[in-house]
Amino acid sequence: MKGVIRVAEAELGVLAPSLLLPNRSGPVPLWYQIASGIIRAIDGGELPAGALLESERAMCDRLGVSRLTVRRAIQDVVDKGLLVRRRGVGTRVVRLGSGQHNLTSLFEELQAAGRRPSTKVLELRREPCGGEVAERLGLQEGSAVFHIQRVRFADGAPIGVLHNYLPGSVRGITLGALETDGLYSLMRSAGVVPLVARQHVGARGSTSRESLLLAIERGAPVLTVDRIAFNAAGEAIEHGLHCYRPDRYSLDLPMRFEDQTRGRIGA
Amino acid sequence: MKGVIRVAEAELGVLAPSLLLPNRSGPVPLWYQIASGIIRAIDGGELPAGALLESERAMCDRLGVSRLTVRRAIQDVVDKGLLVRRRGVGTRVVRLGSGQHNLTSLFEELQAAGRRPSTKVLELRREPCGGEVAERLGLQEGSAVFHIQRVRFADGAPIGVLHNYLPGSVRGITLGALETDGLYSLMRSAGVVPLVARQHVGARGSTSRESLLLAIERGAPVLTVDRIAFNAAGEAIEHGLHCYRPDRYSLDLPMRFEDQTRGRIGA
DNA sequence: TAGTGGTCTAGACCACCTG
DNA sequence: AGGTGGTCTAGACCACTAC
Repeated sequence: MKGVIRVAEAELGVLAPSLLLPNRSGPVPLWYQIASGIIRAIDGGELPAGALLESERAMCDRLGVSRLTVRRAIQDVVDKGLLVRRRGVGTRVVRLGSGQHNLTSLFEELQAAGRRPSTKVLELRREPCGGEVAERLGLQEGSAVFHIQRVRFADGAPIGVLHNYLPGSVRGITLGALETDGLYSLMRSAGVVPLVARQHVGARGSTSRESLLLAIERGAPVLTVDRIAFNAAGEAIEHGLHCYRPDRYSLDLPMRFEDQTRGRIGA
Repeated sequence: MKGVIRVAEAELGVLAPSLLLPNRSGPVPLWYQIASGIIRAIDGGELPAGALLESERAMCDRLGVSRLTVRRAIQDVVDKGLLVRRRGVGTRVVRLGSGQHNLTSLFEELQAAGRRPSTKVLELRREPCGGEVAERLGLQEGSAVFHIQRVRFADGAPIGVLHNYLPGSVRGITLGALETDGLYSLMRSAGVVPLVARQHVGARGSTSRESLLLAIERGAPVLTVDRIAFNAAGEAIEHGLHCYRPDRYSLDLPMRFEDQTRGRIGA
């Protein structure tokens, strides 16, 4: 019986999701509206696992946009790991197992599944920075940095311990603001705009302080994220050192395999 | 003195990297050749930290390619976390601290820094799959799967324990082949082409078997990667369950911050 | 052979930032 | 005002896959 289902899925015909026609007056890019529509169609079951999407040219005609716009939209969904494309074949919806959650945003998965997020600020002060932090931020050792330490909760249960360091001082970052808004949102409000970040993900045993805050045994494994964010001037504007309880937090990272056409880089 | 250096860096003029003119006859896309040239210029110091790149239009004229091609090339480097772009401002090289390594590919960092990688195959056989693996691969429990267990070394020191499961059978995957080539390269040779993958990264304590293989204490923290790869039909074709010694292996994941223009998705 | 996605062009208008 | 990146168009040719 289940074998039959597999065959039936494999022979799903071409499907054209009922994408709402894009709104050209607003500030939202066409490709983004189309990508959102495709994701909605997948999440809502209109595009079931294994379905063959209509061709790019067909979608262009139907929506009245250029092919590049459609391609950018589809590319966005491919990068999220929901679609698969192959030249000469077409575009299909990935067949996720039953247990998989379809779409998890990288850092906001606390809000998902109705888990109520909250934040407790443990520390918020200017201090001279140590050598490690100075090197990461491109400062001299001992320069003044803003140091923030928070604990993140979901439904009252501790998820992670977050340390953040900002060079100099940033207005508008107060204890109360940090307990309702995200750090990046506050930084943006203060005119400090993060554009790209370099991140390292690893693991280690918890320190005794962390074990107390996270309610785990000392030395129990934690997932670590080490991040440096940069502004438009290319300067490091934030350094994050976070650790998470691995039973309550993990990272989702979709991946595209490189094309094999470019084995050799042209002279 | 160092303050002076900072100012000098901030006032670096526009720089045009000496990109080799692209080769249009080969199979390598123009945008890929240009992106490689930019990365080479950054790694080689020709584009120092904080340098302002020439404008997209200037680069178009200089290289004789269209603007979209240049944009795609630059986008690629931005996605690797080496450049920062902002409308009305320009494109700059990120200022990495002295200790940072400039560029690390996600899974091949074993080769970097002259560390000699090797692989030992512990298991390679067909077996009926358990419920967990069946669910991930979209199979019925008990279906035959190819199970591969390997240990990865760098300079003779164990790095990680890798379990992989392939549905059915795949020709050409032998013990000898696995010790010299990567699994994905062998799969591709057998006509099984991975296109996208969903991955989960987490942490846990090592099992007793893992602790023996990795030469760590039992229960010591390991970094885990749980992956499912998909082919053009949208079918799961591989499931990986890996764990790594966190002192010898970590993941690098550059990140772009979302534009804030698209807060609301157009109706 | 017909259809697919992958690449590329030569324009255009816009929002944004700096002078 | 002039320059920057962000978006979009309407074409074109190519490589690949299936039939």
